[in-house]
Amino acid sequence: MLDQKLVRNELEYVAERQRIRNVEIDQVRLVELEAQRKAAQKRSEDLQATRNSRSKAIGQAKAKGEDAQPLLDEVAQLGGQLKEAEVDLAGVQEELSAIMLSMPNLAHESVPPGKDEEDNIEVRKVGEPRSYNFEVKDHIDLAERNGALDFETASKITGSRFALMRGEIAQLHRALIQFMLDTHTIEHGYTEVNVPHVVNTDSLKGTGQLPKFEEDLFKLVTDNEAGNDYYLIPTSEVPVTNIVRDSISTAAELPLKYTCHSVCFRSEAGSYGRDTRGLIRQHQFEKVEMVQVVTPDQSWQALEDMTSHAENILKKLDLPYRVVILCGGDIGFSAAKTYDIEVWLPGQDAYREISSVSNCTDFQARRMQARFRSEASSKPELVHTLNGSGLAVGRTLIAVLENYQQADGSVEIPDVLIPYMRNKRTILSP
RNA sequence: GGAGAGUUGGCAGAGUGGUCGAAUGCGGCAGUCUUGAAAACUGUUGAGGUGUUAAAGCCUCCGGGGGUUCGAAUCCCUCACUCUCCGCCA
Repeated sequence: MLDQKLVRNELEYVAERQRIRNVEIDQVRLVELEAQRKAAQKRSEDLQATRNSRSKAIGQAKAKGEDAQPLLDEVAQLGGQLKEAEVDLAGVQEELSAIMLSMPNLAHESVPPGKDEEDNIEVRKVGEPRSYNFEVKDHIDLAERNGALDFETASKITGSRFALMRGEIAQLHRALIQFMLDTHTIEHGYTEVNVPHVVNTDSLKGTGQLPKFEEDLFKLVTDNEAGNDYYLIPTSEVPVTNIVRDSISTAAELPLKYTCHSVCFRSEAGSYGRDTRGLIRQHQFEKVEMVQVVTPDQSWQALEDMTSHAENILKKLDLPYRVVILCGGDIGFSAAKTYDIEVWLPGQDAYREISSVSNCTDFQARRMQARFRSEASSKPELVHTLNGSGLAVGRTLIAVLENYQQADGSVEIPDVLIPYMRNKRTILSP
C-alpha cells in the first residue's frame, strides 16, 4: 500500500509515476472521496467528543450525588446521530481503502517504460551457450524415457500441469534444493527457515496477493469464518515475509535474511495454452526463496546483493544466463524494481525466467505494519522488504538437463552437484 | 473431538462499569555521582489519526467482530489464537 498522505498531497505525482506501469488513477474520484472522508470523520469525531465529555460529566454528577437526569436528557439524541455518522464514515473509508489496496507500488526512477516483457532491458549476459555437434533435445525428450519424468501418470493422479519424477530425476531435483540452501546459508549469510504452506488472508494481504489476485491462488474449502480463509502459498515469499507482520524490530536485528525451500501452488488462471509442454509452468513447483527485511537506506544495495546471490547459483552450476530489468508494464504489483534472471535453455533456444528479485520498499511493510525502531526514543519506522528466487528448482532442473545433455541422451552432473548425487557423474544413461 | 484457563504498551504483569491510555517491574533514553564504566539515585518513555509555524486540543486503539449502556479493558454474544488435562493420531 502507498502512503495515504503521499496519495492525498502529491496525487498528480503518484498518477504520473503509475503511468509508467500503464495504470491510470481516477484522480477525480479520489479527490472527491477524500473530501467526503474528511467531512464524515470530522462530524463523527465531534459527536464522539461531545458524548465523551457529557458521559464524564454524568459520572462526576453521580459521584457527587447530584441529579444526573438533566444531563441524561441532553445526550438522548446523541446515540442515533453518532451511529449515523459512523456508518457514513465507514462507507467512504471502505471505498477509499479498496482503491488504496489495489493500487500498485510506485516504480523506481530506474524502471524503464514499456508494455510487456518485450520491453525489458538486458543488464548483463553471463556465460556462453554451449554448441552441440548433435541435435539438442528438450528436457521432456531427455527425461520422459524410462518414466523419469512422467506427466501422464501425474495427470491421472491429479490433472494437467502436474508432474511426477522418478529415480535419478527426483534425486537431481532434491540435490538442487540442498545445494541452493547450503550456498545461501553458508556463503551468503541467510538463515534457513521452514514455514507453513497454507496461509490466511491477512498474510496474503500483507504481501499483496490479496485482494487483487485471488484468482491466481488455490483456496482451501474450510468452515472458517468469512474473510479468514486458507490458501495454498503461491511462493514462500508470503509466509516468510509475514514473519515480521505486526512487529517492531530493533535496528540491531536488521537486516533479516531468510532462505526457504517450499512447494508453490499457482492456479495459472489466464495462462491457458502457454508453456503447456513440460515442467516450465506447473500448478505445483518447488522454489528456494530469499527474503530480506532491511532498513530503508539499505534496500537498493540489498536488491543488488540478492540478485548476485541468485546469479551465484547459476555461476556455480555453470549455466549461461542474462539479467534483465523489468519494464513498467511487466513489473509486479508490490515491487518498486525487479530484476529477472533468465537461464539459457537449448531445448527452447531461448533465455527463460528462472529467478525474479524485487525490492518492495515499504509497500508490503505498510500493509503488514512491519516496523523497526532506530533508537528507543524515536518513532517506529517502516522496514523495507525484498524477495527473490534463488532459484526456481524445476526450471533449474530443466536447465541442467538441457545444457548438460550428451549425444547419447544422457546428462552429465555439474561438478558442484556431484557430492549431492552420491558422487554420480552421469544420469539417464541409455 | 471433549473439559478448563487465558489473550492488556518494546517485554513481563496489575486492573473496582465512570479523572484508565491504563498501576508496577524490566528494557530504552536523559541526567546526578565517577578519570571512565558499572552500581545506585532522579527524571522520562505506547501506537495511529486529526490539527498547528510549533504546541495545545480532539478522536481511535486493552486478540478480531458484534451487542448492552449516557459511559466498556471491565458485562453479554461470537470468532480466532495460546496454555493445561483427556481422547485420537504421523
